[in-house]
Amino acid sequence: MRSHYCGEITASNIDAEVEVCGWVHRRRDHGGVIFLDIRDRTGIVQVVYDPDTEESFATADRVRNEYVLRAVGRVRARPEGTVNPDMATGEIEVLGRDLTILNAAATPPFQLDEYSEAGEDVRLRYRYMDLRRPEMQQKLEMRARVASQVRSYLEENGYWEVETPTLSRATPEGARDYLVPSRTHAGQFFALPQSPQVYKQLLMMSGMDKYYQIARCYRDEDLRADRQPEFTQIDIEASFISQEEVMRLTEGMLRQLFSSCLDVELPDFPVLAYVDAMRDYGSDRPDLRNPLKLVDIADLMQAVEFKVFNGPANDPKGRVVALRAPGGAELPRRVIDDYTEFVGRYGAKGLAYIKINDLAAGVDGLQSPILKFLPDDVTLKVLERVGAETGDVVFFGADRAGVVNDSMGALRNELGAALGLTQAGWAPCWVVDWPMFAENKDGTLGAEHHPFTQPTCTPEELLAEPLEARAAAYDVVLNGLELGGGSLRIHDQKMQAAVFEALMMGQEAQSKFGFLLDALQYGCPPHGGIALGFDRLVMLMTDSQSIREVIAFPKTQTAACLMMSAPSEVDEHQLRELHIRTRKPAGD
RNA sequence: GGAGCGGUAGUUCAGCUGGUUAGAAUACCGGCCUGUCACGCCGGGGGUCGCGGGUUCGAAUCCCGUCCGCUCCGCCA
Repeated sequence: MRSHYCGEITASNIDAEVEVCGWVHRRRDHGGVIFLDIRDRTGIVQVVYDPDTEESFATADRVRNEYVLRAVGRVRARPEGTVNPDMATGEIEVLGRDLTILNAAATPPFQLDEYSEAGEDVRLRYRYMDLRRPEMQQKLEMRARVASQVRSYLEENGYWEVETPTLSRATPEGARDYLVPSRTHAGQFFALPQSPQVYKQLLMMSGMDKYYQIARCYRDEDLRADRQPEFTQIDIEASFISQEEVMRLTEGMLRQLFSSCLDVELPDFPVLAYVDAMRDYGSDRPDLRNPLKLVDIADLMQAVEFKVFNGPANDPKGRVVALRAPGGAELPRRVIDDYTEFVGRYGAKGLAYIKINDLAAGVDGLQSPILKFLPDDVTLKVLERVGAETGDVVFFGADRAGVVNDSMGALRNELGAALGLTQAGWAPCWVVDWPMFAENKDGTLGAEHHPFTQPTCTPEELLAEPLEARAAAYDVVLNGLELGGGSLRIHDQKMQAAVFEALMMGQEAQSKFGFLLDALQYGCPPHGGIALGFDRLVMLMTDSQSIREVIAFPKTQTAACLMMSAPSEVDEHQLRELHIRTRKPAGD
């Protein structure tokens, strides 16, 4: 039916007869000559019809955008002066001899050309049309190439792909589960896995040694630009492996992906301790393209009446930082007000600042609503510590450490972009030495990573001072986005039991993870691994603003599919088989 | 659960300090055109102004509610 793809016809095919199939990208009717731009996934080729071929010319006259055609003709060089340098196939054209309409098409709901600015909701409703756009085809092609490279890299390194179930059991910790009712077990439910974590650990116990999977995962939590209810992980686990070996493997994989798919050589991956990342960037996923750093100044502020920062004075859980923004003295009041509102979203109660109009003039060269609350010597010491120069603005954050880190870390990103300080390019890094636990708002403990992560202390130390415990965990970060995280896992039953105990899920763990505790006593090898967000990775590699752009059929922010109208109601008899009665919405 | 922005022609938007025949561009339809490539020229059709209620002599415009889309906070071991 087809001899060539549209985008693959070149000058070397001149005088050859070709048969191409595809969609009408655009039609230009000049009365006596009709140009059809025919598109397939490889590109676009111009096919010309003139009245010499009477029947085909009449067909070309009837054709409209997005009609599906088969065109037969002879390749020729374009006449002098009609070469199109903006077009990959612009040196040649096909002189149409025959033309078959394989299928007509209704007028598209939105324009598919490169000038289209259709809203995302329309694109999602007609996703099958949206995916015809060359931009989307390139993104999905990149996704396929990256997946292929992942497979070949891991297989070269001795990893086996093993599939794990997507009908699994609900877990007590972590994200909300998607549940699937069981027909054969009345009143019971499967859960879709949030990750293959436990399965891959069991595979290590099974002696698989090196496992990987490009695995679909499900989390029923609210969505974001980089979060979908179902998403794909590159899931890796190996036995008898050290943290450094996992990191080296991962780094090697990312290098190969960027090199082979983007022709980019990634820079070195600096390794940051978690506490250092929080100190310098207020974030556990710092964007190292951005040179700005938070600077602690609590010691300089001891004498200051602290309410100017609306924060606690000498609270050990508090933090006081300065953030210097070069060139920021130019920022108008309105923009600073916007930043104040911006940090407010993270719980900051205000945003103090000092503009340095003339450093040489001392405090007289400064402009700030807070100067009158600060002794001059304190002000000057702070400016010296942050390295302030004329033309800068220095922002201040003082509050509970969590609020300061969240708000000033976010402001750092915002300023880096707004002032053009964040460099283009790629800045990967590792964040290591994570705390094992973090304190929930209600004072209970939660696993910072997950409850199978190997602590670096003994079970006794873990239970004595859980908040001091560190974990053999590591996150890989790229351009401020958490790309993946992993750890060495607990292979000792006593340690696993201690972690469950610290999380105050002793009984629950016994009932829900009893199989894991059982498995641990039958000769579990030391093991560890990592999981990388495949969608996020492809999003970065295609310079997309959202992972929806690299997922063929994504969900909206309310986790719905606009195209199929999923989720949907189901028949009563279907519910009956599943032993389910729906509760009417409240107030009904 | 919360905050912000948006919803007007197929599409992207303007109109929103109340009174217009609800407009532009593009798409679409018809006519003309033998070298265009976002072809051009002429003509034409096309709107429950998201939905429901209220205020008013009068609502796309003001008020209340609600639904949908996006961004963010919470949440996401």
